[in-house]
Amino acid sequence: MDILIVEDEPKLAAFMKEALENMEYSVEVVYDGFMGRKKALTEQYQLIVLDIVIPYMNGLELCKEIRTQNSAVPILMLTALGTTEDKVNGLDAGADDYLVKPFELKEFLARVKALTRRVKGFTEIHRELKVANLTLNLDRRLAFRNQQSIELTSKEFALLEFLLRNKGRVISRTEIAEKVWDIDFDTGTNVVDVYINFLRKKIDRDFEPKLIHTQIGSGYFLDIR
Amino acid sequence: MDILIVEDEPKLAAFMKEALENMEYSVEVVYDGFMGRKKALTEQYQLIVLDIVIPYMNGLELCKEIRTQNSAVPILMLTALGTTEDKVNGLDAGADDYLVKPFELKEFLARVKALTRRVKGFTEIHRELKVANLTLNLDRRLAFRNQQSIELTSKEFALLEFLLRNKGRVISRTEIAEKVWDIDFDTGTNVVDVYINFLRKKIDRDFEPKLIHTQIGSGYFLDIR
DNA sequence: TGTTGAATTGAAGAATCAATGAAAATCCCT
DNA sequence: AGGGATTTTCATTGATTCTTCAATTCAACA
Repeated sequence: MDILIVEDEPKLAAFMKEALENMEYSVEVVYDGFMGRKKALTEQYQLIVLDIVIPYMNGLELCKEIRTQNSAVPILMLTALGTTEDKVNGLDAGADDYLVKPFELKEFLARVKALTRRVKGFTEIHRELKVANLTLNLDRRLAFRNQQSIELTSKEFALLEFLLRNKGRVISRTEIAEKVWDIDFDTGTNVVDVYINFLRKKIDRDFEPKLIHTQIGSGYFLDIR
Repeated sequence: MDILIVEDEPKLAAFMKEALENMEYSVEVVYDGFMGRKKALTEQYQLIVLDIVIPYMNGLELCKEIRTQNSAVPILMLTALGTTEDKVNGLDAGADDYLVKPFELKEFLARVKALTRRVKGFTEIHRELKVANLTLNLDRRLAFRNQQSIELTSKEFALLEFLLRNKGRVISRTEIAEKVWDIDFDTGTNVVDVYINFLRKKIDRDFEPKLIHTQIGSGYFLDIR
């Protein structure tokens, strides 16, 4: 469970980080809006804790931006302001929950727990496919190996999605050609081989464990083996 | 695929039922908490659609009760309330997804599909053939003797599959040549013998009981003997 | 026990299959 | 229309698998 904290007060940030790490979350902290944006848009988290008042950028703006990138990651907003209006603004911007500083650790942890349980419960299952440390985010057409994002072209994405939905099963070139390329009869092409090769370069070459395997004479399959 | 709907508004219930039946689901509707509990706990469903506000009982309570009965059936919660807090409550109670009324049919169906796909993924039988402690996994094209996996080339796999599908029956070389190699007349080849030998080395040599047997003058058969 | 046909086995060449670099064709966005 | 990204084709190389053939072992039976 990876959590990103965007918070410019070092003491508070460290406090939250430690508390969360005691609960077995892995936590990354950044201290300003630029780094926050970069991290939030390129890496994958189960939760983002976002202070409204941060250097270089407004937390609300960042929140909106994350949402327009179509990411469904839960966002917990933090701020010193506490009026109803601010609350509404935060939730309007796409936040899932809102916490007013100063807050009690207990409440903070309870909310984090609720939001991450939700992720586990359905967001994850609905919107991504996983095998080992490989995750395919179906919303963003982005793959992840561990936390590192990997961009895919649309054919690469379609092929990887198909392999993931059939993980553990050997699939013939013919079936792949039919389901992913709509090639219904034998054209003597080897696109499938070539694209398997492309995918391997992107998601297997630099990582372990290898996930794409060849079954000589039969086809390919994706699994931990 | 059986779905249970617990919803007290007859019109909405009928609407959902019809839509789901058009998608080849079989649907049962009950209109209050007592019937819902009875059905949910005694019958087996692939999905339960559960309104929070129902007669005699709170949907959240029913949801929790289903979960404490240790049932892993996916639950889709319905409600008119839509704040984050209610959402969290629903998910805390053990729901897998949450839909706020009024909703669009399209979204409802999408979520149902996603939740039942998940079940299908778990339930889906992996196809295999077995004799004694030999298992042939047809999805992974892998043989097992006890728990130990044994890799096969595609001809070996085809031959073993054929033997397994005809276990206990003596099969002539001619028939094997026809069915596995598409050799329709006598070519004087002894590939069949050679491949029987390959298979023996892989699945019989180091294991007991022996499964591939020769019927001198007639052919081969596979069985415990 | 020796003979004979049948079955097993090792070895090696032939055939098939897969990986990959590079180039050509196509798509897509301005 | 231009130019970069993407998709597809093609040819080469290396590896695996398949098949054949001959030598050897085995089983049945006189």
